[in-house]
Amino acid sequence: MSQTRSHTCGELRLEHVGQDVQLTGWVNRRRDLGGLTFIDLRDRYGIVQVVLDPQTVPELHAKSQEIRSEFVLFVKGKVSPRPEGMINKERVTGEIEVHASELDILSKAEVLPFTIHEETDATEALKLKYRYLDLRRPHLQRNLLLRHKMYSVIHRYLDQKNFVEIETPFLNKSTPEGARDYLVPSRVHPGKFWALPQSPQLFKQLLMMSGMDRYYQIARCFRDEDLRADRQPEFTQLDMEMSFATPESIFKIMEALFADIFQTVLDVTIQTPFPQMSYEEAMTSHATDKPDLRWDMPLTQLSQVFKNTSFRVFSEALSNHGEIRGVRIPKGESFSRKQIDQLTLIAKGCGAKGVVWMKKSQEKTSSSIDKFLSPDELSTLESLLKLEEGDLGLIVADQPSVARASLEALRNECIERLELKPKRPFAFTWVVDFPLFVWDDDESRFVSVHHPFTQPHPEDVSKLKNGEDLGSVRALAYDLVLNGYEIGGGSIRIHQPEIQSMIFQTLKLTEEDMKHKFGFFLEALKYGTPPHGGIALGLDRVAMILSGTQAIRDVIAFPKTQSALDLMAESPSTVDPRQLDELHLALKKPKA
RNA sequence: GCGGCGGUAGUUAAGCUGGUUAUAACGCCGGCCUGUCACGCCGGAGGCCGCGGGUUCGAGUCCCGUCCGCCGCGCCA
Repeated sequence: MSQTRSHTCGELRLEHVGQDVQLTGWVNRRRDLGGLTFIDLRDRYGIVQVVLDPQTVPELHAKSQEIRSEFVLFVKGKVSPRPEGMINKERVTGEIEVHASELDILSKAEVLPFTIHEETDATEALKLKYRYLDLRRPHLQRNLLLRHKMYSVIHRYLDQKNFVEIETPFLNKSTPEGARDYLVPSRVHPGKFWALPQSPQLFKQLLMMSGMDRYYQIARCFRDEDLRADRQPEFTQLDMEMSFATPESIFKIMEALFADIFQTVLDVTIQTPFPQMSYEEAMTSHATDKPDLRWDMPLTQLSQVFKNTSFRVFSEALSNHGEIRGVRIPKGESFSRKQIDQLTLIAKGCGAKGVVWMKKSQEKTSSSIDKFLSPDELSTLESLLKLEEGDLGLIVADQPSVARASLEALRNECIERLELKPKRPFAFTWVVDFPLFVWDDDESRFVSVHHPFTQPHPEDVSKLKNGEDLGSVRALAYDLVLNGYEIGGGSIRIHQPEIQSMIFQTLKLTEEDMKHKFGFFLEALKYGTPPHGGIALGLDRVAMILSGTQAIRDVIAFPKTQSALDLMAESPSTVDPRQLDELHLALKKPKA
């Protein structure tokens, strides 16, 4: 008789009563009452209670004395209803239990470094060292499952839309533009290196030139930059590209894809189409190109109002290249003087020198700077902040980065204190009309905001031709933002060699230089390139938001730490000198 | 590269301005217990106070360095 399972630990219900079942799983807990022993058997489907009764199965009960947490067991037994009053309503299998008639220990376990059940409070480092144990916890299993569901929707949906899944190489040519590459030395070609892809950008465009028309890939990408809570050095993106695409056609496909994902994975219906916001508006109203629109609490730009103000704090901030911004706190009027002082401390923690407040109550609007501002200034302020009765306005004047960080901290604190419910749990927005170039002081030239293959906005091509006001040239580029996270970005690409040359000239990149870096690609452009465009979605971040977690680690099976280490495998590691030799590499002597 | 916070039994934490034998909870081990489900009760074991230096009669505690974790800045076309 083979010890295979007939059921999983999560599926037994009252309807199975009377059946003989075979179960396998881990010991979640053993409760030994002396004369009677209970074992909670766990697998990824759930937990079921197994009963060992010395009256009926004395030898099994004796054997069970040896059982400890996380042993792997095989149990054969009969499903029985639980006695009156013994039903566990917390558990879906709580109305039944399995009375064991056979029991085998398939595998023993040493005492674990931390417990699997409940929300274990082991430190991050310990959990990462024993990631395989952490992954036994239902919480992480749920996240991985949810991620899997998202993938299956993507494959199904894009297949229906005629997209073709095509793999592109991991070993690529290094392009020093943009993020740092992970390099792989070539053994057969001394002194030469491969680079792991930062994204399959050029390949997907080449596939359009090949006539594949609609491409997608769930692609692993690598960037050798420092990590954040939402950033890993290797990450997964849904990479896609379409021939004859317009931004609108891409938006439509993405919106329907997200509607499908949220419906299937979370059973949540999201509103489409997504709202759009220009880059300029995002920066003015929200001080960021990835605004969190779950609350209607923008970080409004107020500098204009105070151009000629006599209030020294504001005028000095402005003359020091600072800015004045404010945020509306709904229902914030109830804050006491003391509470506002506490908020001020938070802003000071972010580097702000102070916080100006403004309250709108039934009778009047008052502020901490009534006597310094003209009635005109005060009423403009009130209307720009869109203060409603009962609201509080908080204003910070400082360097842009300080003003933004302070107000963001204030807003988050107030959301928490006032328990402000989000207007919408999932706030998508397209950010459009990004600038094509940004001035780089270090290199004293314009550099691409997105990448040098981005199509300029048709209305701005003349500026490009005349080389005037290049900072204001817009790109046909867009980001998809969800709840303050940039979850995707893309563009319409250049398909005309003349425009491509013009861009290179503007970027002060010589044809020769470009030939060396992207020669094959520029050549390909010449042989009949369809207009095309695409987008890449950061699937780890999407999975993170779907899971309701703030850490990207929680949706990746084997993540790296913030210093890009794998604590479990202890990598990266040193290698055998012979390996280095084969690769024609020598290590630098460490500095003394 | 930089800033903030943290590192003390297996685990999570407490340990105030330096001073007897470094606490607690959970876990672990042993005993008792037939309806538990975070079982209960009794008893016990368990410490390189991250690592290396220094100050001091004396350091978990103060100083310097270093490693690791988390959060952020720079960086991430």
